[in-house]
Amino acid sequence: MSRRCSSIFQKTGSLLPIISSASGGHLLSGGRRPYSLKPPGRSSSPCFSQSYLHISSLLQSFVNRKAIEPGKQLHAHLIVSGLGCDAVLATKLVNIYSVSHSLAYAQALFDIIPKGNIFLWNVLIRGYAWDGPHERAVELFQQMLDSGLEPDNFTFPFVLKACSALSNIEVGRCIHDRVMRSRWQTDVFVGAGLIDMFAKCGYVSEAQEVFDRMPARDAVLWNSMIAAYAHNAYPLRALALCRGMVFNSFKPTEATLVTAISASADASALPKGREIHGFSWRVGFHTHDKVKTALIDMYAKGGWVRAAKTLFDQLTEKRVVSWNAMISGYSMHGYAYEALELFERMKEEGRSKWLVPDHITFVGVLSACRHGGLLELGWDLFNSMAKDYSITPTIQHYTCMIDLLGHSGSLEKAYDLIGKMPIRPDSGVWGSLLNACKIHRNVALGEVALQKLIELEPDDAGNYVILSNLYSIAGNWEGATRMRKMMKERGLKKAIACSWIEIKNEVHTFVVGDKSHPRSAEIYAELEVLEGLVKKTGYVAYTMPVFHDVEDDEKADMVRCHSERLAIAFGLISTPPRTRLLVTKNLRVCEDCHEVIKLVSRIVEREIILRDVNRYHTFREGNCSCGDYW
DNA sequence: GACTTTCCCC
Repeated sequence: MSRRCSSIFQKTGSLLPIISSASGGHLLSGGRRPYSLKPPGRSSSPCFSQSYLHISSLLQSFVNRKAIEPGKQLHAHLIVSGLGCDAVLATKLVNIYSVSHSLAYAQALFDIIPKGNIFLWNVLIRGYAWDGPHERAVELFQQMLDSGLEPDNFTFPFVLKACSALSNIEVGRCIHDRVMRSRWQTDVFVGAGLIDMFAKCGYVSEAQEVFDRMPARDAVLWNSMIAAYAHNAYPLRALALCRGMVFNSFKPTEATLVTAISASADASALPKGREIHGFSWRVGFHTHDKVKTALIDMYAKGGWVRAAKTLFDQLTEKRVVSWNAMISGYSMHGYAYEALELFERMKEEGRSKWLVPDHITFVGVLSACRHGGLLELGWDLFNSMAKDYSITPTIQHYTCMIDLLGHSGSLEKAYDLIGKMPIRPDSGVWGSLLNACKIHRNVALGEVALQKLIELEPDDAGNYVILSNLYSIAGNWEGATRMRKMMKERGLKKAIACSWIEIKNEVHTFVVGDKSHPRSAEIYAELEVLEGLVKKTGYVAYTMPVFHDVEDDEKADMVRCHSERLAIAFGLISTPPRTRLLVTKNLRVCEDCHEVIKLVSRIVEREIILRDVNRYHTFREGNCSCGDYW
């Protein structure tokens, strides 16, 4: 059968117009209604009936194998034989097109066949939920309701996935209501879909309500709820839920571990992550590449790049995700050379394995260039994305480039690039420009950037502070005062800076001038000692009376008790000599602290890793891995 | 007939 098809239809690339224009209807013998072709001959010719069944099962095998080309050939054959619109066969064809990401074909065929079957709708909704445009999935769902069909336990998960992708809570809520009125409210697939939808829209408590209401749960449902917390910045609740899962006699799955590990990476709650790493050995998941990839990310984010690399080398199969995790791991630490070298290796090793860098790989390498100040290489990579890999740059890639150009002092070029962007620039883009303006003291462009930022996020105090500082640095006190006044009028307060450090499985948090820690007296004594030693090196504190963008230090002497210094001092007095310290800060590190920490690293002979909002700084022997470029 | 969760970027 298939051989005969292929001999008749060697080239089926132009099938689409045939489907959509005539659908083969004109090929049917005159007068017969195209849709009335029941599985023909079931009663008439046994031979025909047999071949009909054969075609049907052949189509099913194409679905399973996602065999689009044979599917197209058979479709063409069916059109010629007058079976192009047979409801059963056409539904299978729509399914083939849908699973093989050829939605244009699926839609064209869908449009001309009878639509009484829920399966047919589901398959097409699934196609749009997977490949987009996601709005189409929602539209189809609506059309389906309008046509009088009731959604089933497959329809809901599909359309909910589309809502998740769109972060469309309004539609999500409507669907939720409909589920509650249907008999599928206790279905675990529908439940998991609802949890995921609420979580991706940012409504964790509603996700939790869905979870609580489920009369019977399965592992996937638990995993969905764990992921809901993990993705909404509640890593500790995610981890607590993992324990709850085990407590309720559910065996953790690979997804449980992967989610839990990535939750630990976000909290930089490395001790928890290490526990889970140990746990993965006990349950036998440590050999799984996905678990390893999550661990690579976790260790890299926790400052243990070498541990991450060891795991990376152990992978049985390096997928794009694994390469990406390691490349970004290097990049965020400022190891631009290692990141780029790995990228070269990825391209080389990938050649024989169908492994191609994706848009995230490019975010990784471009931010490596950004942290390393490699302007020319950055441009080359940016240009090669579209040219050699057919990847359309996203806002993230543009942000990297604007940051890179801005940092290097090419402010006008950065501004030009913003103007040329085919995507609407967001606050990240303008924020990068504003920051670059501050570094290079460009007041005029800084004002432009702030104006845009105010339009986009009027309530973000940080932007006003940066411009205020820029004014101060440029000696424009009037401008600085105006910014402060503007903030006051709008009731905006700067974010409170805080830093935290983990000592012996416990996380200690400090804010500026913090005296609440039980060992506060010792911490301040240590700071004083350090200050004396730092001064001996000839260092003079940076006491320019600026309205600091990172902490509330209107009094210059407040700089000495910035949160990161308190955390470091505490780390020094609570750990044995030469122990590496890892401090995390919620904002950017200030110039003065950066300078002082470099000196401290030499004086106390310690490696100090400071993770700020943007990147990692590894201070060692008086230097920082960022090369003072951040 | 098919479906829900997980790792890489922001």
